[in-house]
Amino acid sequence: MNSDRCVSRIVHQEKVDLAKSQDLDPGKVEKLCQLFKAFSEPGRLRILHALLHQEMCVCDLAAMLEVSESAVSHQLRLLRTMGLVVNRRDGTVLYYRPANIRLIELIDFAGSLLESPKK
Amino acid sequence: MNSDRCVSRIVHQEKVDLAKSQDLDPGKVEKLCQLFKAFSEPGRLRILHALLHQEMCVCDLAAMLEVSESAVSHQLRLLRTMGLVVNRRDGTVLYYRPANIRLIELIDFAGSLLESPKK
DNA sequence: AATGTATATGAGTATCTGTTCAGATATGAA
DNA sequence: TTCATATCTGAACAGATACTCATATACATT
Repeated sequence: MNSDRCVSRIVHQEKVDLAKSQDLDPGKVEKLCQLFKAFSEPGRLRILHALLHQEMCVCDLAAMLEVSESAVSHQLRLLRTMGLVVNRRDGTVLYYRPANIRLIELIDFAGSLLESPKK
Repeated sequence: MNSDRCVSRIVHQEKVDLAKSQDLDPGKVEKLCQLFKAFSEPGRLRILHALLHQEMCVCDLAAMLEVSESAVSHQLRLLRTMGLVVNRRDGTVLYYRPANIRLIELIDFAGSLLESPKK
C-alpha cells in the first residue's frame, strides 16, 4: 500500500527491533481492539454498565438511555456477536446480561486511571 | 431528536429507575469512552504498547508499524491531545512516552479478560 | 542565510459507525 | 388462525475516523 515507508530515515534501529520483538501478536491486537471498541461508545458503555447490576430487556434499556429500541437492538447485536452479552427468553421478552462479570472490573479500572495522578 | 421513545412500552419501570440511578454520570461516560476509543484502533494500541517499554520517535514508530510517518504523526497528535502521551525534544527529534505508566495495566487487564473463562 | 532532517498540519477522500425507517420474525393470547 | 407485543434485521443516510498528499514548521548544520 505505502511503498516508501521510512526506509532511509530510521533513526534508532535497535529501538525498532526491540519494539517489533515486544509487539503484540496480530490476533491479540485485533481482539483487544474489539474489546476496547465495545466500550468506546457512550450508549454501549452505559448498556454494559447497567447490565452488570441487573438483567434488562431491550425496552428497559431504550427507556434508560432515551433512544429508540431499534438502536439498542443494533448495539446489543454487536455486543452479542462479540460474546460480551447473552440473553434468556421469557415469552416475547429477551433479558440481557453480561457474558462475563469481570467486564465491570475493566470499567472500574479505567475509571481509576482517569483519577490517578499523571505519570 | 427521537420523540416516541418507549413511552407506552416500558416493561419494568423499577429496573429502568434503578438503572438510571446507577448510571454513570455524563462527564465520566464521555471520558471513559474517549479512553477506550484511544485503545480501540490497532495502530494506536501498538503505539501505546510500544511506548510503555521505551520512548520512541515518530520515525521509529512508523518503521515498527510499517505505515507512513504522517499517519503515525496524526495518531500521536490524537493521543497527545487526549493527554495519553507526552514528548521531549532532542534536536529535531521528538521522543514520545506515555503520560501514565499505568496505561499498560489497562492493556494487561483487558488481555486477561480475553483468556478468562466466560461467566 | 541556505539547506537538510524530523515532525506537524490541513485538505481531501474512502471507509467505518450509529442511527432511522420499514418491514420481518417469534412468542403468546383470543 | 388472527392479532398484539417484543425484538430483530437490512437498507439507506449522516457523521466520524484514518489515511494520503502536499505543504508548513522547527531545529541543526554548513
